[in-house]
Amino acid sequence: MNNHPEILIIDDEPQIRKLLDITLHSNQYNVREASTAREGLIMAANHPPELILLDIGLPDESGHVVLQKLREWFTKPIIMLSVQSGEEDIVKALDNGANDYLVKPFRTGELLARIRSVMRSISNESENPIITSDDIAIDLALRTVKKNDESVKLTLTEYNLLALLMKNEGKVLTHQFLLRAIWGPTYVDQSQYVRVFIAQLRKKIENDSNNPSHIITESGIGYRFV
Amino acid sequence: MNNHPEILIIDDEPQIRKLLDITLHSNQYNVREASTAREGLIMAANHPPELILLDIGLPDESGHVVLQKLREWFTKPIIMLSVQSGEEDIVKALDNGANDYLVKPFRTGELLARIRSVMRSISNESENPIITSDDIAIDLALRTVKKNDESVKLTLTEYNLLALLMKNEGKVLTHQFLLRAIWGPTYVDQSQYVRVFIAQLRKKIENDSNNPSHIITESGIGYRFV
DNA sequence: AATAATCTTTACAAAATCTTTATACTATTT
DNA sequence: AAATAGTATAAAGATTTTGTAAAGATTATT
Repeated sequence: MNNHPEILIIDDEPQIRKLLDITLHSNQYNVREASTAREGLIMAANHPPELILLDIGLPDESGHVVLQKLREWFTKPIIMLSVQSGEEDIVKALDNGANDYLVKPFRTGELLARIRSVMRSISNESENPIITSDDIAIDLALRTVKKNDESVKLTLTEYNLLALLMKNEGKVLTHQFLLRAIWGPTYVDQSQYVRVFIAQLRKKIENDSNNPSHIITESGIGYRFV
Repeated sequence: MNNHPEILIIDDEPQIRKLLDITLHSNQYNVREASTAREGLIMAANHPPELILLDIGLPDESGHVVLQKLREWFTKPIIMLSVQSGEEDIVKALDNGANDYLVKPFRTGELLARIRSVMRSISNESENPIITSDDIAIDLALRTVKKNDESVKLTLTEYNLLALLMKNEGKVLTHQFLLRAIWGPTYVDQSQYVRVFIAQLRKKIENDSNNPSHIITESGIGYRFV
């Protein structure tokens, strides 16, 4: 178990995937790989990553189309990779919601820097990546959670759920929203997942989980962190 | 003047500034220009723009240093421009908080696309539509209701009903309208539902529910929020 | 390959909410 | 003023939603 951020690579060239796999792994990212547009879309939907590296020249469908389909629901960063350095391609990708565009062959140091930059700008809390609420504190950069200064061990899914709730403190997040963001759009009717993980989170961070003071149930709607 | 987003250019080359000025102006941006690090920092501080285009090769001080100084307080996007295409420069800039890095000479179309991309990812400013009426306030984004700054817990249907009434403050909403909007078109003859929930709402938000001051009955017609 | 950790699924209990009923009250009309 | 129509409210009953434990399945770690 580790809860490093997960990156999905959608690229058909095995040697590029290999290179990215090694580079990203050695920089504390978990990596998943897809070699076709179809496979990439399925993997993203079933297990949304923190960031997607998307090649434009895919065998079954253009990366531009994949980008558009992803952007119907996927809000986290997408960086395009392509051998095409034509302005038209770049402008199109950026205007369709890509966060950055790198021309192959790229330098791995630059890729890593652009990944960091784009992740930082999304979770915009560039100044303060720590959200504190009463006795609970979450460090979005280190991906750690503390309760009364004692570190709390959370699983990846528990962490993702808590982070999402705390980033939206005070706001009701619907079951649908939580499911789509954490499990992917194909899970939107699995409300039971949310219940199970909310219960586990409460056991770990609430003082009295029968009478929660942080994670509040809004019956018929969802949950709210206060 | 106008309310187009303002971009500050910090670059010592007059011909680049001229090019950027024309390009940006014709794309609905307001432009301010500085030709030195010193001037740029002063202009940014006196009149913070929506975005900064920052050259690395400035005469008085390196753009890297300017970037670091800006990032002590400036949270909006900064795009670096440079003739340097070395990886070290790019990584350094991105890790110091630049949102993007473009190598000169750049194509104006790509620059504009990157400006749009970077502004999009930053500007998720959530506007909170809050409706206030005397001692009652409803926050439609957070889905919360407060009475004299104390939060009031409402059920799903109670909340929907109150939100609808408050969105139409002063207007009489008929039973039919309320039933159709909240319960659906098949419930339009269940006026009793409305009465039950209006009574519950009054208990929760009126000071004297026997003498309601917010939810007013219009006998034979419906209800009105004042 | 074995073990541990985590996620998914199932089943049921508990709580919250909604619907219905009954009855008292108020406003409007005759 | 009496009759009628419309309204208010509590409370019981029905339904939906939520909480929890635990078994089974999958995935990661050793």
